[in-house]
Amino acid sequence: MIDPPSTDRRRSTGRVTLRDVALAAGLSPITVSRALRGERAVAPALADRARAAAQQLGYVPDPAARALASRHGSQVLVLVPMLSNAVFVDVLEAVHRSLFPQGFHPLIGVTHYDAAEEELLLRTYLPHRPAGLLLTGFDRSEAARDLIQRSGVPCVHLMEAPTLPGIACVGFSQTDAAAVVTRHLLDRGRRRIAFCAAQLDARTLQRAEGYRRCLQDAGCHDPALEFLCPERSSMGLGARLFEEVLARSPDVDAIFFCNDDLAQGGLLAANRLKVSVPGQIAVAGFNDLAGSDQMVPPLTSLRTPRAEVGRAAAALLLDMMRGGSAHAPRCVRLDFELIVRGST
Amino acid sequence: MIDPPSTDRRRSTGRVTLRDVALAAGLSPITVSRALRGERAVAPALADRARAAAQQLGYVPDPAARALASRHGSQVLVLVPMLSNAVFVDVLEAVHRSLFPQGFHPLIGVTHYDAAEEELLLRTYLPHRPAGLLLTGFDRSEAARDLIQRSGVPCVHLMEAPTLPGIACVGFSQTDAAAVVTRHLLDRGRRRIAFCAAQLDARTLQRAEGYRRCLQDAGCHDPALEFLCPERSSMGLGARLFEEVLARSPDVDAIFFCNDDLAQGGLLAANRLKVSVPGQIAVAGFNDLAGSDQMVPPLTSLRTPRAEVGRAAAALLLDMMRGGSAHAPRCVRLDFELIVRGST
DNA sequence: TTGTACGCGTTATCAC
DNA sequence: GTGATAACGCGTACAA
Repeated sequence: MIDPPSTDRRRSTGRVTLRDVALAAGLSPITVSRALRGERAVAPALADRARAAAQQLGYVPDPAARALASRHGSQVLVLVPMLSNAVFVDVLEAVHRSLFPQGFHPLIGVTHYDAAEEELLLRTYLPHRPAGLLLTGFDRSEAARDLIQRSGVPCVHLMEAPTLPGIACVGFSQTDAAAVVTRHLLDRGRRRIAFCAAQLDARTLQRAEGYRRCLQDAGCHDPALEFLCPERSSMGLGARLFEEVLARSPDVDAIFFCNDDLAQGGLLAANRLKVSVPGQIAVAGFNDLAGSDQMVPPLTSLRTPRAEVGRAAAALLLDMMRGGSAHAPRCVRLDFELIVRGST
Repeated sequence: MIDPPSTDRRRSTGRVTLRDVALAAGLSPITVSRALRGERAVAPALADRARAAAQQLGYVPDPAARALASRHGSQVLVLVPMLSNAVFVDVLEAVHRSLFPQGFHPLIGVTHYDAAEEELLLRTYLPHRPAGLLLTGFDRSEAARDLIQRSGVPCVHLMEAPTLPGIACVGFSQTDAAAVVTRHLLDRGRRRIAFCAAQLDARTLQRAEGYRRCLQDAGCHDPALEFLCPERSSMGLGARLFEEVLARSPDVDAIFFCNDDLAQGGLLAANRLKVSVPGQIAVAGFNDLAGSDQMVPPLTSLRTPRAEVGRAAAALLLDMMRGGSAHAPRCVRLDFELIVRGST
């Protein structure tokens, strides 16, 4: 009857550790660690032995221990404004697809377009030592910027594409994109073009700016035709805005909705009111969301490169996470595409 | 000039640690730890001193160290099939709202309705020592079940509500819900009622079952009117299904779509084809998603308690995570509500 | 190239 | 009720 010595204070979780693998392989733990992480400077033969033993014992590295010992963990904090906006779901999907196979795990946070919430999320998750940061846009609190800066965690900004020195971003020009839509309506012979927007976040306002400039250049901008509404975007709101535009400016011959959900709602309102589209009023949306091609008539929209944004941002971040500061932050500006359909 | 001794191999990250707080407060680290976690058995006076010092120094606990030293971390792994399905976005939102203020952090994983993907996610994230698990439904691989079981992590299942001993779940009866919709169509005098479904995951099939039983009970079930399609759900597919139903069974007088996106697509197809709804064909959906109230005519649908599911599941999980095995797993069955609108 | 020694920041265990 | 000690599992630093 050999009792374990009372000095045995182990509180092992029972899981297989690096030490177990090392023992089995007749190597030191550190060598196994190096081998398993694919570090150079390990003799192929030893590396094989290490891998074999790990495989055999079903060894799985402990992320917590890893995060504690090294400077950071495997998670990449991804902050988006809202999951009910399909745009960000597409971005997240692409981010996951790029990051996960490389051993990085997206940690999704939702800010609800609220700087204070974003700051709280950063305050909460930065201590988790994420390996990287993926943030939407540039519109955040000073404190948040500070937290990010001082954390030293590599960070890529999504959805916009200004050229800022020392800052990494992947996106497109919201302003130019909106101008393209507006230009299209002008090309269709429309002159009384209304702009309807909700949410009024930074990117929405950039779109408003694109619309405005384009019409000013054409000499037919009328501030009375801008309908900016701080409520959150929805089909219901789109319908209400459509009716409001009609009531306030009966001579309007086109409406540019800043997002497809609004536009779809607008189109349905037109159906209800028996307003002919595009006969009386042309309707254009933005983002080319699901269902826009099914509307009656099908909705003209601007397809934004969401998946590409996610992919490119992940690639850029991977570079930065691995290359240390070697890889300078870049700014990637992607293209978009106008999808012309029956509504214009 | 006092150089640090060369034996000082510290590689501190510069962050404020428990030791720093303890030093400042004139206490031992463990006492500070206990105080900050609100453990009993700490003299109020000391606890105050500890909190004050922590506050002063801006101490933030390190989740990695915490996860390593204790049995698990602060994250709760939440696995949902798809973010493009608004249902799960609502669930996630409610889960976050309930968990986050309690110091638990949702870690979102997307399975794409794929058992293998779910298994991979579990294999990847379980080693992160999540404090709890929130999984969608019961339809998973044997290996996944095993991983969950052996991890010992408290787990609550979402969206369904079978009574299984020793298993926790929060949901509603998909079968009953679908039967309610079908019953409604019968009550409206319809007899040739088609059922259109996509995705064909477990819950969709449960809805099909509810539809079937209800019609069988009424003596007017016709297997030829079940249109089950494995593709993923979308408005476009709903439109195609609508046309297919019309082509194959021109005498159909109602269609029950298993999800609102399909139903919305169906309604738009009806518009295009000038098929009168509900004159010729009544249309009902499921889930009461955004926009269904905006359709022309507005879509009758069944409002499912997504937010409540998220809330209740989080509450139940919190119980389990805190109470240890004291709190027995329960099964919470929630109500749903039929929303009757113009389409029926 | 490999291994030794130790630190990462916290909590569990046990003695006082 | 409080604190010393060790352990959690791994990676960094440096020596050999």
